[in-house]
Amino acid sequence: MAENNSNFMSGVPELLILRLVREKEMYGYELVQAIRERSNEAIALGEGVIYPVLHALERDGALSSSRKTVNGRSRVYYALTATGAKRLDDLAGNWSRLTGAIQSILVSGVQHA
Amino acid sequence: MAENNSNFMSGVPELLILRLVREKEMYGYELVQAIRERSNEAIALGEGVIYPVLHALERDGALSSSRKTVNGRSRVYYALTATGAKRLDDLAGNWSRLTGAIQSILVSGVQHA
DNA sequence: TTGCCATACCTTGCAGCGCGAGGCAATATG
DNA sequence: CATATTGCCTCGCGCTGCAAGGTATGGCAA
Repeated sequence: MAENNSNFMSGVPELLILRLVREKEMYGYELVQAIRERSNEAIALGEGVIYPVLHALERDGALSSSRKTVNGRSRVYYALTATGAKRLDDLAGNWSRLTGAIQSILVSGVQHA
Repeated sequence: MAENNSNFMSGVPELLILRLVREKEMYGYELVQAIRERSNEAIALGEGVIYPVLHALERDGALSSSRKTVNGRSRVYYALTATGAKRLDDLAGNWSRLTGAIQSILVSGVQHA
C-alpha cells in the first residue's frame, strides 16, 4: 500500500522548506530561524519539526544535501532538486486551492441559489 | 494541566463549522454537504470529523443544540452562542494571521534585512 | 412485501503529524 | 572555567482528522 494518506491540512512545514530552499541552499538551523523571522514570529517551527522533514525530503529525492564547513562550523546544506521543484509546485497548488476554498466559506454572506 | 496544546495548523473544521452556523442554525449532515459544496469539492469532511467537533463545541458552550422534526425527519440543529461567536472571531483571526504569514514566505523573492 | 437508497445520527480505533524535550559536539564569550 | 550559541540529531507523546462501521427512519420501485 504505497498510498499517500495524511490529512487535508498537513504538509505546510514541507511546503515552507521547499520554498525557502528554492532561493538558495540552506541548512536546518538556518531554516528554523528563517521561518520564524520571515513569518514575523507568526510561525515558529522547532528543530524537532524541521530535521525530520529535511531527512524525509532527501530520502524522497526532493532535496540533495552537502556537508560544508563555514568558518569552523560544519553544516549540512540542502538544495532543491528537479523532483523537489515539482513537488513544490504541487504543494503550492494544493495550498492555494485549499485556502481559496476556505476563504470562500469564511467570506461569503448568506447566499441563495 | 488544562492547557490547550494542538498543532499550529489544526482547528480548521471547527472554524468552518462555526462560520457556517453563524448564518443560520444547521445540523450535522447538512454541514457535511454544505462544506463540500461551498468549497467546490475542494474540502470534503466526513461525518466522522463533523460530529465529534459538534459535540465538543457544544460541550464548550460554543454551540447550543435543539432537536427538531422536519417532515418526519428528526434532526439536531446547532446554533451559535455568544461564546461561540467569540471563539469564531479568535479562530478566524488566527487563521488569517497564519495564512498571511505563509503567503508572505511563499510569495517573496529573496530579500535581506 | 421486499429490497434499496438517501437521510440522519453516532462511536471506535488508528495513522500520521507536529512538537517538546532531550542529548551530543564545537565555537565563542565573559 | 562556565555559559551561551551554533548546529546536528532522535525519541516519544498528544492530538486531530478520518475511514469504517453501526443504528434507525422515510421514500420509492419491483
